[in-house]
Amino acid sequence: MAKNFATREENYSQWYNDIVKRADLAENSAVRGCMVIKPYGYAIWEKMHDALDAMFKETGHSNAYFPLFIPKSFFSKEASHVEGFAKECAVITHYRLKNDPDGQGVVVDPDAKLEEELIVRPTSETIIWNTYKNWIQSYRDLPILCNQWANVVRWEMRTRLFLRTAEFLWQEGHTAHATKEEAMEETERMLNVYATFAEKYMSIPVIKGFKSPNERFAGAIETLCIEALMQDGKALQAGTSHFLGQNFAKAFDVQFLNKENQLEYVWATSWGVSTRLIGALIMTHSDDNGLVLPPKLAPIQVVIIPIYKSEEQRQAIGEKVDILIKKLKAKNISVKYDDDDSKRSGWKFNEYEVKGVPVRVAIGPRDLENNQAEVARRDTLEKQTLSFDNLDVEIEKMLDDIQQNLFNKALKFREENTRKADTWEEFLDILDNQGGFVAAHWDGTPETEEKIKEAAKATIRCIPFNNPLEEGKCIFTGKPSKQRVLFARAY
RNA sequence: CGGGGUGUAGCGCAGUCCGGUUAGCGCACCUGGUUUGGGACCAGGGGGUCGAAGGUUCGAAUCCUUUUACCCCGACCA
Repeated sequence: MAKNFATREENYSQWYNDIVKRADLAENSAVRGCMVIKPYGYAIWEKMHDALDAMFKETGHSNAYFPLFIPKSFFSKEASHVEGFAKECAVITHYRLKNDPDGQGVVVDPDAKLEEELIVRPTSETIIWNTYKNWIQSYRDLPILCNQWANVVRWEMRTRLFLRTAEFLWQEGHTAHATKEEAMEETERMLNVYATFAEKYMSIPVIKGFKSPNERFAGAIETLCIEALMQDGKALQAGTSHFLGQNFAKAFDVQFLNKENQLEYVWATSWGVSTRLIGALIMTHSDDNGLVLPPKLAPIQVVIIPIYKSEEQRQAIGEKVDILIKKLKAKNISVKYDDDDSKRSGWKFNEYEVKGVPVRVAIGPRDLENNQAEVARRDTLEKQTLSFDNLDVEIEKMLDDIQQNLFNKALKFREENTRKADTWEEFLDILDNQGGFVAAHWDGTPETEEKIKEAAKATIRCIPFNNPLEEGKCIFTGKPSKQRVLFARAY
């Protein structure tokens, strides 16, 4: 947990940007609102990609790829969907440039206007359901369980690296089912995949729940989500899984013949997570020394730094280290030996700390003599001297321990920052002075939710699964309520 | 789109109010040397149309006009 984060809230975004920059993860690009993901940042995304992709395949999904461009007419077939995304779409109107007849450079060729504008996908439901229509005739064609790894564009007014960029990378799963029950099971299954990924790989505890109608995905009947709490006390939606009912099937006329030879509309789900998860990773674990990565997502899990004065020492260390590297690799631990002579060891210590490498091993002449090494862990910044002989075993244990420790710390933080509020004053006081999740009664109406959002800048993050029922009064209207819901200010 | 702020070397900044030597500092970079267990030190060196355009002036980074880009805070949103 970042030290003194409470007093730093107003410049938390500065702190965040600083981590992104110092750890060399990403930078703003020449195109407003778009982000350049640098090699180290992308390496983290690749780790996420690989882990998620494996989980998708385990649950029976296949990858496919659909077009970047969506004809405008497709996009407007589902009314609430278009309403949700219309305000942030990039639109292609022309397909050709020409030399500027009046000067230098190029201009859009007015003769090359498209008959129908194309939308750069903000999400792919429409183009995919237009495609599924051709894939589905019979119940035997179902289910379709596809995922695509892609970029999407949402023309946001204000952007932040990883958390909200005009273009971002994500995966979007789109499934088609013969029955409502099956689709609902799928929606829940994939939310569980996300929750498992967040907790086991990212070491981020998440709350699984239902979105309120206001926060639901445009076009969904039900949106399930995982919500995480960041170190500055704001919530972050880390992933969503939508039960789309038959909305898109009806909009795109996707029907199948069931066993009784009757036509039925297909049931749908969609689910996605994005590069935003990297933002979650940063804001959950990092400290004032820089990024902190959970071992399972660290591109480099162990860095080995030699400390030497002479070339002989350097060689001797190199030979010793080779043994360790082989052992670690045999355990599938990614290890980097940094014997770059142009950097001093102290510089390297800082460099890898800022980049969040979980375990650092330093070996110098002193260690060679005693058959030992200095091992430092990033999460606690503790250093200890260990025997060289079973160092690989110790490191393996330490990596597991770091993975678990990060989760425990984040869970403790979330628990300490989840509070109940029974009055409006209490509600505001917690939001203003402490942050975090606030469990409070709500009368269940979208109108009240909207008013609370306006008055307190807080939204209902979710209605947790298995939420205990409890009689109470809405903190805003005083009307009766059957359960508390989780509010927070959010990213 | 509203409210603030900033554009000066690769990066971070000072200088601008009150115009005046050859535009400066830290980091980074290059050369040589000494160093190397937590971002080394010394010496020397390279790198700038001061965001852009126009104006005022003997003289503009500095004053005036216009313009543009980016950042932060809102509205929008994963």
